[in-house]
Amino acid sequence: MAARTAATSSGNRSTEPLPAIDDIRAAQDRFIAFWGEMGTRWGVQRSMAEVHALLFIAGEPLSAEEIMERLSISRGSVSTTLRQLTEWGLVQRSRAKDGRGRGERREYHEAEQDVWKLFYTILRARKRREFDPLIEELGGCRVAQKTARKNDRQRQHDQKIDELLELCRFFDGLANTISKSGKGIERATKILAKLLGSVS
Amino acid sequence: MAARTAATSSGNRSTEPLPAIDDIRAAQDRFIAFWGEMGTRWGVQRSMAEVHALLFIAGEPLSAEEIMERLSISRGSVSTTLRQLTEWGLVQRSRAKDGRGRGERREYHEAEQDVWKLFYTILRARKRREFDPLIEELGGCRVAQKTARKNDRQRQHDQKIDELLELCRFFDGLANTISKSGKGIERATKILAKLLGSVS
DNA sequence: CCGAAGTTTCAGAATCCAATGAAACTTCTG
DNA sequence: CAGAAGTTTCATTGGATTCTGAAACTTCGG
Repeated sequence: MAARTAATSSGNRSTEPLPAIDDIRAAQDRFIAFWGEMGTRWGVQRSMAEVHALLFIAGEPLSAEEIMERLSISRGSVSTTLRQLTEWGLVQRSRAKDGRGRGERREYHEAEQDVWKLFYTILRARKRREFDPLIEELGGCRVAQKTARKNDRQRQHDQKIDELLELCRFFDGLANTISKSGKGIERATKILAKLLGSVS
Repeated sequence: MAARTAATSSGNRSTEPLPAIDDIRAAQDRFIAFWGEMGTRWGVQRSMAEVHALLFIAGEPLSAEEIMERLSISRGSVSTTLRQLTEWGLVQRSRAKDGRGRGERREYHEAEQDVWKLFYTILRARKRREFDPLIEELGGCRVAQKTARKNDRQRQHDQKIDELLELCRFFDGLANTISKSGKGIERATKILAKLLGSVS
């Protein structure tokens, strides 16, 4: 929305004939809207997803103000959102960039561009939020200690909880293994795929 | 809440000394509350997660009314929720059960008890909702056809989209492979884990 | 075919959650 | 060190979403 002269946020200084800046903006907008929509389904606030989408697709550092105007969301939102994205490791502050920002002290924000890192970061964040609590709290849903004497119904109950716990622990271990395989997530996962192909 | 004589919903007919029915109810309540809480983080309505939790942990078919009273949620909620759970394949209608329900035509609802199936069903549902759209719509976020002539910025843009698409397709393929390995999800995943262990 | 028991629907109420934006705060430049 | 530019915070607002519950509908036994 916030219609602005397209050139401002591109930093193009007669680099190209800039015939199709609007095409790019349109495509960016589509991507931003789509990513924002997906965000809501992924349990991420729309505005946060949008800011990330913008930074990712722009591929260059932007200031809070530029983000604010481009997405027409409030200062507060942008600030909160940027902090969170930074905490997640998806966005980095990057002072000065390109020709601009000489005398400025404005802070710029730049999104991780490696899609594998992006994917992995998201996965880790979701695991922390949606999975780890399972392991942490499920135990408290048992009737009694493992060793205690129980009647049939109690045993049944605890068995179900234990089955869930076992399942969770298994996937937790799997996730940890993958995450420990360092930068080789991609490699590991591809090997994994190959293996699966041969199993089926 | 909705305090009711504990015996009613258990169908126990002098089977056991029933000394600790309340313990079980308490544990069930903990589990239900917890599962409901997790549900909200998983993008599932609290009441839906609670109904599922109850049916799962109870391990026996319950009628809509029993669910309603036990969880003290409204008729409408229970109905909607059961329908959805049934669509997802997590709950089955099961007419009559045990000694009761002879002359009745009340419908009973029973939750899938196999935790692996449970897990897999959830995963599939989430994939449909959170992942498949990515592959479907991401292409529309490109600037132009792959073959079209582009300037640098356009090429950059489309390359990012394509990288995302590739990543998504990869995981989609992975998921499909796993899902096609029939009932052997558990087996496949465990093999996979072993493999990863040896890779790291 | 009638009455009873159960289920579903849907408009409105209540709740929850994210976005706003002005004010407070921080940090840099001159 | 003062002033300016930028960033963060937080009470309030607004929007969206879920839950309710009475009424309509369906199905079964007699």
